[in-house]
Amino acid sequence: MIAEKKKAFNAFAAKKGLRSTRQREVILDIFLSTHEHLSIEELYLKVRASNPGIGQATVYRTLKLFVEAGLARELTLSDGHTRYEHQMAGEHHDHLICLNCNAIIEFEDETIERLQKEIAERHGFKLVTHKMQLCGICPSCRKAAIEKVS
Amino acid sequence: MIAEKKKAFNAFAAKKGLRSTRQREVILDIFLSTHEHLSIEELYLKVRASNPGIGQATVYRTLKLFVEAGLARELTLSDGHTRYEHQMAGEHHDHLICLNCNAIIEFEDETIERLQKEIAERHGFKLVTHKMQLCGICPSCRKAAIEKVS
DNA sequence: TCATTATTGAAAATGATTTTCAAAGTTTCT
DNA sequence: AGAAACTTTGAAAATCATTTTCAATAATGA
Repeated sequence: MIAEKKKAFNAFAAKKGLRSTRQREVILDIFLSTHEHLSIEELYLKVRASNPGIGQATVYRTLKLFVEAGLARELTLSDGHTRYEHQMAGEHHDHLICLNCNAIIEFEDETIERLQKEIAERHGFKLVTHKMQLCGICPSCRKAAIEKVS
Repeated sequence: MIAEKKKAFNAFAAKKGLRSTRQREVILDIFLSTHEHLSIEELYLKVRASNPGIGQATVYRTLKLFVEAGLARELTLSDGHTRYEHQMAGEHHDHLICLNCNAIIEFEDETIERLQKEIAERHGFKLVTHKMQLCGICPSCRKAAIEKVS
């Protein structure tokens, strides 16, 4: 799966006439090796740990490329830190976010997707994408809150 | 409806021990007199047009108060400009956004709301709120695109 | 009115992201 | 391989929305 994505990025790079550099390889490897929703800051720290020479600007630039290439998706939470998550062609998921501890859980729901498409069509829109975040309190924060009270 | 909202804000202000100032009244009047999804910048310009003395910081501060009071809702699009829209207690709507001209259309869908609640419950979350944006191409931009081709 | 406390405007600070620019690296052409 | 042509990079500076600071001003309650 990782090899697939690397190939996808290389294909994208070739089509765009991008050059292949050590920095981009390192950042791609590290990005693909994670399965969390990492912020640029976190990603940059991980990158710097093994490759002290690589600068933030490069990490910013490279992640934008990943998005363009369809490997990554930007996730804008309200904490002011843009996060990046893996994105596979065609696939698609939404998020359940804990307002207390910021835990992020992914989910998919076909019925909602279908309804969204219908709503768009009803308004004459051609649906391209969507963002859906359900915000609430996760099980462990609920439990903690209950314990605090009793 | 406007009078209602003013009353709601005054009640909130009283409960919070906020003082009533000319600035807040002006900003509330102007906010309530619009029905678009205005950015702070736009709102500030409108405010300044009739009341040149009022500063941006005050507009920022006051809109946060409106959100806290439940009169307004923050809408974060990807253009980096926070927008504010009217919010009535209990009511709730989502957005259909044109990726081309940034037009915003509001909609509600009970079925989706119910499904969202179910999804949250299935994961043990207590659902507090949600954000849903359907992004696509609006009817007039679609038409324009077709005309351009032919 | 006076004392207390909140609010304001202007300017400075913040902080994430982007841009600039000279140096270094990659690719292409011969 | 060598050289021209063009990209990419890192560091620092710039940007830009938003927040904070702070001294001055205004609202409130006694």
